Amino acid sequence: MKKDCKLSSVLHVLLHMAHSDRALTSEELSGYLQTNPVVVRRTLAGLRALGYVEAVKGPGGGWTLSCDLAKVTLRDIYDAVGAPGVFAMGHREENPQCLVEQAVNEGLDKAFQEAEALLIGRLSGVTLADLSADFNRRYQAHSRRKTPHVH
Amino acid sequence: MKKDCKLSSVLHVLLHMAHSDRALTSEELSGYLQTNPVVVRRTLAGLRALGYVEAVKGPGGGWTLSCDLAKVTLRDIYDAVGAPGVFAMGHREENPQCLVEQAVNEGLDKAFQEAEALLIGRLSGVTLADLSADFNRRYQAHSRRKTPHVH
DNA sequence: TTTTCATGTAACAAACAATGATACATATTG
DNA sequence: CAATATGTATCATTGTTTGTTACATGAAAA
Repeated sequence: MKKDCKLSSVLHVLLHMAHSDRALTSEELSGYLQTNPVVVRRTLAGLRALGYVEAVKGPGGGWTLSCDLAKVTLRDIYDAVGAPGVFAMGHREENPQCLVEQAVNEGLDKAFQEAEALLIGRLSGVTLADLSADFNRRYQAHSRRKTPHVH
Repeated sequence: MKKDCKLSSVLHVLLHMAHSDRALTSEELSGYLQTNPVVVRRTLAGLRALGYVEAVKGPGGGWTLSCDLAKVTLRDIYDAVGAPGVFAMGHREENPQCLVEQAVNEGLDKAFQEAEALLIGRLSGVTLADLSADFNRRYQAHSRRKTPHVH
């Protein structure tokens, strides 16, 4: 798997949950992500704390959605996974004494802040329901050609 | 130092070179970045290959700029340092079989691509000369208040 | 020409972060 | 009480980045 795909991974399992009529175990979800059940629990722990998903223990237990897909945006999930730094590159220092570095930081900051704002804005405009609908379209197009096969 | 600050680091040393009337050694430059001379050479090697800087060996040698500050943009330098992935997060897979993941990827891609395009556009609009001018303003404002002190 | 200073680069070490794995406690079902 | 599943701490593994050492090369100056 590639680096730092938490947002992508979380969305992935959320959609799987959205299209399941029963709770899915960490074991099953980890299969979708080709990872480890514990990693799934760790990753979803934050979303649970925020009320986006629920986990129930014991036989028949597992993870289910507990939010309205139409009301949750990608930005919400982005925040929920810890709003990791958007950019791969950053500053050397936040408040440098060196005037040269101050000039560099200011020059870069403008560009990066604008780009981040745009990104957040776009993420705010897409709901989980949108993704779900997109999946449905793909699924139907796919079924027409071949035998259904999600994974 | 923070992670992946190559762009920031490179701009920093380029500006120092711009405001120096002699060649600066890797040793000196590494002092500005609080790092190791070898790291500086490694980092600047790419810029040298592209003709933005020159290095001369031997006594009195070191690094000098060999480009027109007004004609080189931050985007050029960004490309020169390897155009690293802009974003800290990415996809799990580029061409997933899983329809759910396809839907997720498409949803995220739009937002990320737009943000990247904006960022590149902004970087293209700022030249090294702009940064240099910004430094000069800071330097003069600073001199008015205190005794000059760059580092 | 020999010494000195500087880059060029390979090879290796250290530090760090992300991920994976193990172990065990807890809760729930039947 | 047995089976199943999450919760979580702890430790191992992996990979990337950064730092270090070592040595070759080239240029200037004595």
